[in-house]
Amino acid sequence: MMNQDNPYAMNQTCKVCGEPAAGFHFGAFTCEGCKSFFGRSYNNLSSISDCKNNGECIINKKNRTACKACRLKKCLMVGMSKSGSRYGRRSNWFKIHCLLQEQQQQAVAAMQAHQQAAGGGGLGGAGGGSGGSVNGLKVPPPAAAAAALGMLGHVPGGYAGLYGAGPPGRSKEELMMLGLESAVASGEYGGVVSGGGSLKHPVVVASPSVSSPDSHNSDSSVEVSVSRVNPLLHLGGSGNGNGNGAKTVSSSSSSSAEIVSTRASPAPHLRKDLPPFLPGLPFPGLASLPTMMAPPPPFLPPSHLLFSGYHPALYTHSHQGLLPTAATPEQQQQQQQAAVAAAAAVQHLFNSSNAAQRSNLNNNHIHLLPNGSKNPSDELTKRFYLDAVLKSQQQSPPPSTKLPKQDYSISALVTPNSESGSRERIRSREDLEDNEMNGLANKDAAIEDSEDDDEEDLVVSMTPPHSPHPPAVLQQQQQQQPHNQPQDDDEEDHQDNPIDLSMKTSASCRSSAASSCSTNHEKHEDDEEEMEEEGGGAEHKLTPHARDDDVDDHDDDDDVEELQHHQDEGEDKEKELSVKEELSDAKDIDKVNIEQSNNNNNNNSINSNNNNSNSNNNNNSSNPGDNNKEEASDSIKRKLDDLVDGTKEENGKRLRLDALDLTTKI
Amino acid sequence: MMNQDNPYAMNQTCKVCGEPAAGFHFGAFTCEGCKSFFGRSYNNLSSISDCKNNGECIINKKNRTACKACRLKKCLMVGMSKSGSRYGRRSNWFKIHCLLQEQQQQAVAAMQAHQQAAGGGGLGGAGGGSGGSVNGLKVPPPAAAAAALGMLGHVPGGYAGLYGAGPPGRSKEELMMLGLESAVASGEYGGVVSGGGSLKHPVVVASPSVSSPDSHNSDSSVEVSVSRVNPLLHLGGSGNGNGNGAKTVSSSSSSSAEIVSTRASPAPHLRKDLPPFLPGLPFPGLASLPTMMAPPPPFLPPSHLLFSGYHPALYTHSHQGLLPTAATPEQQQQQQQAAVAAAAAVQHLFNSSNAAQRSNLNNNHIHLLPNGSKNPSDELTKRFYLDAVLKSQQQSPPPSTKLPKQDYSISALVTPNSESGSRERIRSREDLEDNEMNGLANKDAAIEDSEDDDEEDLVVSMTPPHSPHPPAVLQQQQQQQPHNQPQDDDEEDHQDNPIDLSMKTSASCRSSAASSCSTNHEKHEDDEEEMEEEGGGAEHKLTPHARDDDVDDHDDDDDVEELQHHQDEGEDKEKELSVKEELSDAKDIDKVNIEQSNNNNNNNSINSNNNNSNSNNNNNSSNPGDNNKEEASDSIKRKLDDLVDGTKEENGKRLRLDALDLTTKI
DNA sequence: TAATCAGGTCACTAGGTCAC
DNA sequence: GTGACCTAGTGACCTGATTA
Ligand SMILES: [Zn+2]
Ligand SMILES: [Zn+2]
Ligand SMILES: [Zn+2]
Ligand SMILES: [Zn+2]
Repeated sequence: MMNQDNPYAMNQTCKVCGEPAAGFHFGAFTCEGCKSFFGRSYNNLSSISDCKNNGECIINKKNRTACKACRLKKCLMVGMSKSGSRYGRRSNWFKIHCLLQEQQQQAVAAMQAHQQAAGGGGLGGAGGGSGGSVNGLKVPPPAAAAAALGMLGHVPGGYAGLYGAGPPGRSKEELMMLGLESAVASGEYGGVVSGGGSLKHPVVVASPSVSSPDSHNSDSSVEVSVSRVNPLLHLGGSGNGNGNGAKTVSSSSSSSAEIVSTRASPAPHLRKDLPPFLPGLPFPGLASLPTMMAPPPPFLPPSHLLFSGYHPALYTHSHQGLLPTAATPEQQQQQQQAAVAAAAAVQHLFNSSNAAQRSNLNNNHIHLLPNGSKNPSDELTKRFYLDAVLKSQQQSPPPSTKLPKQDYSISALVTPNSESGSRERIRSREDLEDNEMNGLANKDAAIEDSEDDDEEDLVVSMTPPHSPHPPAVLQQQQQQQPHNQPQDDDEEDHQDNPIDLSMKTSASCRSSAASSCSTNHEKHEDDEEEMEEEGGGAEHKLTPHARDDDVDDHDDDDDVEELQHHQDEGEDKEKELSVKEELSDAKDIDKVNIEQSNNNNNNNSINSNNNNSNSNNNNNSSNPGDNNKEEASDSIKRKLDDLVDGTKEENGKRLRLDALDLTTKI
Repeated sequence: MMNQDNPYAMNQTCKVCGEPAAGFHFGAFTCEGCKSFFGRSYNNLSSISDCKNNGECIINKKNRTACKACRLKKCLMVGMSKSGSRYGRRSNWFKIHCLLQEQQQQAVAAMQAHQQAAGGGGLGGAGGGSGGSVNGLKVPPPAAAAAALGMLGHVPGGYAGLYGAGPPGRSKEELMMLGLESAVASGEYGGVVSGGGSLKHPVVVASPSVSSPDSHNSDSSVEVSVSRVNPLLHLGGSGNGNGNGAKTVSSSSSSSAEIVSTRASPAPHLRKDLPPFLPGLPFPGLASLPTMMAPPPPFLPPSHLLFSGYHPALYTHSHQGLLPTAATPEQQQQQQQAAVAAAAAVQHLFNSSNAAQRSNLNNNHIHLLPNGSKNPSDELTKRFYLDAVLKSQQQSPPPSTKLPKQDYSISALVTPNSESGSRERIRSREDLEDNEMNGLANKDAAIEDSEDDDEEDLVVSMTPPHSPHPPAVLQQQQQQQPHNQPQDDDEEDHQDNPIDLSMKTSASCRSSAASSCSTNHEKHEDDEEEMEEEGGGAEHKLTPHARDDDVDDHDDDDDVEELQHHQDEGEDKEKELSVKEELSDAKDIDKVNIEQSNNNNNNNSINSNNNNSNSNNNNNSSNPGDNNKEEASDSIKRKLDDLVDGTKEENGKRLRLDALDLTTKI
């Protein structure tokens, strides 16, 4: 369904609500509705009323319109950010990542079951394991690949968080805006969530898995988007209230409030688990990662495994905050702080937006990258990876080595963030990267460094797109897909063979390979999603994987990637490139922020207006709330329903029909 | 009558009372009164007094206010639930489906006469026959088309059931609330309830027919809502009492009581027939198709044929259930064929357009096709279907072949979904599909799995939007519609023609073509409904089917839908393309419709303005678009940002955006 | 050129209002 | 209490841009 439908979705499901994704929007795979919602809401926080359930609403298709606060939160958690967007085709890598992720997710899901408890740590292992089993790829088991991607390190939750959450580096800002942070934190989610598991599916967050591809970045980079939300999350806490209030003001306030509350809930998820810092971090997973990561070695390795790279946020955050520090606990704190800062920044944005400033900031950030010789390198790198992957797959041996790299120190990358603190950062991973790279160095460097290294390796692995064999998924696709050419395996092949990586492809992929693939995936996803919602998130480590980062990495997640990269870095270039992209993004971000600011204004106006008029209207937004009231009971009812649905839900779909479109119209 | 009135109703009648539906509310097509009633009652169960007639009151326009308990029960039976609501536009597919359904219904009606006894099986054949007569389409008789669509399998009732009943996955909750659960369970329905059948109309649920469009889902998928209530029902049982009681408490209780009784009725629908799977499947036809389809080539073809696609549910369901089972015989085949033809036709309409059009049309859309190799294939496929349809219609021969392709294999498509049971899946077909495929695995996997697979196949069929010639209806529309460009007739033309799918469109469609159609339909519907109420329902198994099964299953719904979708989806893409093209056209159409809309808009605006003025908004943006309004500011902001960024530029993207925006807005 | 997405447009519905 | 009417919001679809 979903996927297929949407060509561009690559079989992904909406990380937010679980519907079939229409594409990668604002840093995450989402459906049209969530895309629009996010776009609309980003600017009008004021329109969002507080959650009646303490921000604990689980978002799924059916109830996604029931609680805007939680929906938005979820959006942020999964890494959506204005900055995260990108245009144009996606690189094969990216696609591959997506595939892998899915696989991973699946695997993860499986794992989660096992792991759940485990939370972050185990992941890597599990991931691998699962991966293997799942895909059963030749080469390295797909799983492995997946694992490589992000999975490893990531915990499911983390995963989610990362990707989901972090994907794109959404901006903390955003999070902050929302107040999500907490949420984010929760996002962390998974961690917590899953851990907390209050929710249904630990997995839940699963979605994250989906998210994985962060790709925000352009293909090239896989960006990890480390930045991700996390930071925000942190921020969120503090930030929220403020931020929101600021701009939107009243409504905002409320919004803020809501958000906050929302967060809370989220937080709860996560939070619970998380302690302070981490705590801050939304994602437990992340947190965990970090935390886990914290330890020097552990850290990185995992990371890269994680692919974490992927998670810029984490990284970022970590970096910023943590890194500098030592990482560890403190780190975390730091991170948190950083995050906070970021959040604050974000909020600003929101609020304020300093926009200009920010913009500038960003710009700056970006600039950095540019240069980058890297770019080239990045690309090369990518190819290496890809090739490696291909080879590996074919050959099987993982390419870990390939990456030569460098390192670019993630730290650098990371560091930058802080800057961002700003929200901007987010914008892009790129920025981050740049920043990080540049800046960064600072903080995290240390920490990360070590990690990075690992990561790099990991990355390499990850990268792997190669996986010698395409990951199961890929393979499947390939197999199934007619399109594919014969693969050469090698690098080139990749391309060639190309499986159809086309995102959309539903056709191809779906149709052909995809289908199968998708199928599998989807299944997972769904499950996951559900899971996610519930909480599962954490585990999704996979996501992390993939996210591949590597692939994508570059870009995106750059951060993450970077981190990973660092090494890669050498890759940096590439990264840079990606970064650049990111930067671009960043701009966006800025803009975004700005927008927000603006929006807020607007919104306000609007709302106001509306309100005025309708008074009723006001309600509108609020309405929902109102409804809620009644609904309270209703809510209860809903909940029930949901539960029911839960199962049901699916129902979902129901009808959807829509889709089609026939367009009809004409 | 009914339908026409309400633009958004798409000729549907209120499933609860038989009046012309005002739109799809809370999971079913209902009139304003029933919508409001349900909304009010949902929260205040206490306000509902017990039925004096043991819950056996038959609800119709005249007496609908006489017994709240029975009215509410009926609402639940027809699948209304808070969770069942959907927002936004209906996908073209959906619209198409509606059209087809109508035709089918008509056909069905005819057939029923014949078949009645037959129940599910015969349909196909009959359908065709009737169809022909009804529309008298060139190509395949409309009826055929209808048949093709869902008819085949579907029985009228079934039809309803599918949609109606299952529609959206209402929520179990609701059911539960009502006490329906049982019903739900029955939902499962059919099975039980009917068995229990204490209730009134077995048929009752008839409404289902209406429901059909489930659309809940987003457009994309048609989701069939499989999930539907049923699941709930299950739950319900236990749940109900509790649940209901819980909230509403006293009243609830009573309500429950009533409800319960009610349930009985519903269940009957589906369930009965459906056994789990197939049985479940409402539509025999579909089932058949799928089944038939199943075979490789067939597969696709059918799908498109299906187009019936429309019913994803069917497909899905069938597949799952039925297909596996066996098709019957010929009928199925026939049906399929017919369906196919119909579908084709329809698609035609829509699509029709093939190529050229598409290309053009869509350009955008088209893109896909364009090249695509892969995609292309998909697209192609879709187009093929479409074209086929068109041709078929025109030519009559179904295009089965067309699809070359691929196949995308439905399976592929389909497969995926399962996922999760998730409700989500639905999202769309795709989602569903994916999910199913994947997900499924999980839950249902077992059960569903089989189904899923089937579904996929089915899906394919579904897709079909292609139907060569647009179904009668479509054609009509086209004809009537001025907008259309000259068609080329064939495919291309079709697109152009875009039929207006707009629900409301009453305007276009209705007014023109629609009317006729609608009229007919309505007629049918009315009849049917009545029938249903009385009891006829049982047979309607169809309903059950669909919904059923899949639906129910949790996800099912989704699944179902998905299933259908799947295919569709797959197709969708193409379809989309075509559609898009069409859409474009459609747009026009829409626009036309729009007028209507405008009205609305105007109103709104006005209102708004009045209110506050939103007007303000307008200002903002300048935006033309309403949306814009707010955004306007945003855009501005963005622009600013950009400026700021200056650097940003890089971002390009954004910039662009901005630029764009600016431009645009500006 | 193809793929892919931000954004905009507008069909369409939940919910609120208020005359009956 | 009912249901026609209105509006905010949702999301399907399209447009145009960006990137590979
Ligand atoms: Zn969504
Ligand atoms: Zn909430
Ligand atoms: Zn009614
Ligand atoms: Zn009664």
